[in-house]
Amino acid sequence: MAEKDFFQKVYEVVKQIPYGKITTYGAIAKKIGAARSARMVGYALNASGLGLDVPAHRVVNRKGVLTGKHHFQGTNLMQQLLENEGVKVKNNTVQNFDDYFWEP
DNA sequence: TGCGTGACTAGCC
DNA sequence: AGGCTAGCCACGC
Repeated sequence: MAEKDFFQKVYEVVKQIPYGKITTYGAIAKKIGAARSARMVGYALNASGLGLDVPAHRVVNRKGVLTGKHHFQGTNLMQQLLENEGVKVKNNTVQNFDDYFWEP
């Protein structure tokens, strides 16, 4: 249908995140028209890891903390991916978060 | 059909 | 300043 599902909207936005950049759940939620539903954004990403090309590792919470890293394969895969893109991550938290922050 | 849960955020005590 | 509760919406059982 013309209107995409909530999850699909999240995927579309996340897929638009450029290399070496990250964003927050709230920013995505607001972009898709659900600023109060940041939770759903994370929930959608959880389902996106099934096989979609959604770089969920580029999505962090408002503090820049890798809240969802626990849901990734292994234990530090999310951090490894971010560091691989040039993003400094320490203690599950993105350093210079404001500098890497990308808004849709 | 209804309750509980969850990768969040913001406000109140 | 720090910790906790409340609000939000969709999915699972």
